[in-house]
Amino acid sequence: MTTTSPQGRTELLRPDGSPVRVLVVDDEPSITELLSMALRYEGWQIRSAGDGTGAVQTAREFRPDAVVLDMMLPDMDGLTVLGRLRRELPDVPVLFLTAKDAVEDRIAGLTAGGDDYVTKPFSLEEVVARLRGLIRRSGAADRRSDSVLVVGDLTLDEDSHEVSRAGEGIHLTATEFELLRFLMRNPRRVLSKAQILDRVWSYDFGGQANVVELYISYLRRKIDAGREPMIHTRRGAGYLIKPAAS
Amino acid sequence: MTTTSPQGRTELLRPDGSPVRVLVVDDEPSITELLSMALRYEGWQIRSAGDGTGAVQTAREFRPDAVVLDMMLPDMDGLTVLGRLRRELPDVPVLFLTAKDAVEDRIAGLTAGGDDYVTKPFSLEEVVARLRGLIRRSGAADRRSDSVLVVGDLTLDEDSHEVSRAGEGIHLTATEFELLRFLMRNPRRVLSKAQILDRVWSYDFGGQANVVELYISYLRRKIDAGREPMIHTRRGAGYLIKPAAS
DNA sequence: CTACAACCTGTGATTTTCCTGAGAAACGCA
DNA sequence: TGCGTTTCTCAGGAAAATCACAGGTTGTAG
Repeated sequence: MTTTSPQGRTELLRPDGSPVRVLVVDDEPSITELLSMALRYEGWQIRSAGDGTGAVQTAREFRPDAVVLDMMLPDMDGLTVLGRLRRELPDVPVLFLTAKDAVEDRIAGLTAGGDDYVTKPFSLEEVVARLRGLIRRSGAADRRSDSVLVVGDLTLDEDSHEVSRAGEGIHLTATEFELLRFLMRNPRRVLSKAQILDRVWSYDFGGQANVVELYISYLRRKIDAGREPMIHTRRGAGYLIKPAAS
Repeated sequence: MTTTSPQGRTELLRPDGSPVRVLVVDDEPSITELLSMALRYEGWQIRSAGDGTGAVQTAREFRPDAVVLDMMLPDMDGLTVLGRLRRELPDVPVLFLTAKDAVEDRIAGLTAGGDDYVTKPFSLEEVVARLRGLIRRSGAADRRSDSVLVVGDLTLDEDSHEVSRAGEGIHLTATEFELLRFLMRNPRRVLSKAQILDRVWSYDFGGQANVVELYISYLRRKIDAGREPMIHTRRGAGYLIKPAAS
């Protein structure tokens, strides 16, 4: 089931209307903090654990709809944790967190069962998007929820990564796509450059804050070119997207 | 009976609409785990057993529509297990798992009865495809479900392994065929290189991830050569296939 | 009206990602 | 066993994406 919050955000709900529950497992408190805040902001209920033992215990009583699991835990191997989690919750989808270079060599089968992974350092939008996808496909959320965002005559498909305005297909790069997704998930709402940087770029991004301006510029060229603009600047506050009409 | 899931995937169902039931028997927990995950993702109901005794017991009460059976079990010979299974479930199709160098004459004899086998290490796509075939032919699922995948003017027959585009036959190697099948079972959906590797290559593949790029390249040469391309790269995300039209 | 801050965007360097040719190794089959 | 086919590694090159920098433009406070 999906519902639309007063701010215009669309959020996932379980079939009975209660909020989605997510368990976050990582040994670095800064990471669990970061993720917990971001996921709570989605309207989800979050619990966290710092090791495998805690993860299995918490899973048993919390019964989450999805798990975010760091592959590198102090007390046990990632796959061992996975096995024990599966014994408790056979159908729960898992989003693995893994180091960039670890994904190259050894861990096969991460996506075999419909699970997914992101590499550290990740962007919050990426984690949220993948979690939404996992939850949607697992059937924990209502099936009517689909993967297409619509604002005015602009549509963005999270599965096929296709974007079109007024029926015309538009090619976006990965970063442009994530930025647009973030804007479209918060239509008519002003998002500050800091917010955008925090959500769309990886948490360790150390560059200049004006990349946001740059990418807004790119997006405008592709989305608004020769049309009624949908992306607007609120000087001193940030940016927002809204249907061209109003 | 077949139905189309929210993801656009087509899944097998029994005539009464309930999910297909599959029993997985292997003594290595990592194998039963991997298979259970992958088969559950097909929308099937899975039980697993680690030895012959457990297999027969579980079969008795679970009454699966198909069985995946490792021929090398700790407590009894594969043929013995098969015999006892047959006593419980005379008509259930069995997919044998066997080591590559195992005596294939015995297996060959067994598969005459409509059963099938794959050698370890297998790819998940291969197991799923063969299971689908077995279930379809056994009549446990609706017969109308056929074995031909179609995307645009491209068709792939899972039974005869024939592929053609715009009526013109195309010869593919085994790996190319499995890759194309995976793409075609998920049309218009971006599949990451990791996903492709996990499903199409054997679970013990330890090589470079760029084999995927290589085989995509091979496929393009055969499928898209001189035509409107159907296989598309989403840089930084993966690949997808879709009809040439859109 | 002016001056400043905020924002926009062209240019190009750097990095990342992807494609594909060549050849080695493994495989299948006669 | 020998030969053709298939699979895969390696590496060079092409293409695309990302980002810093800097000069230009616009909005706004005073």
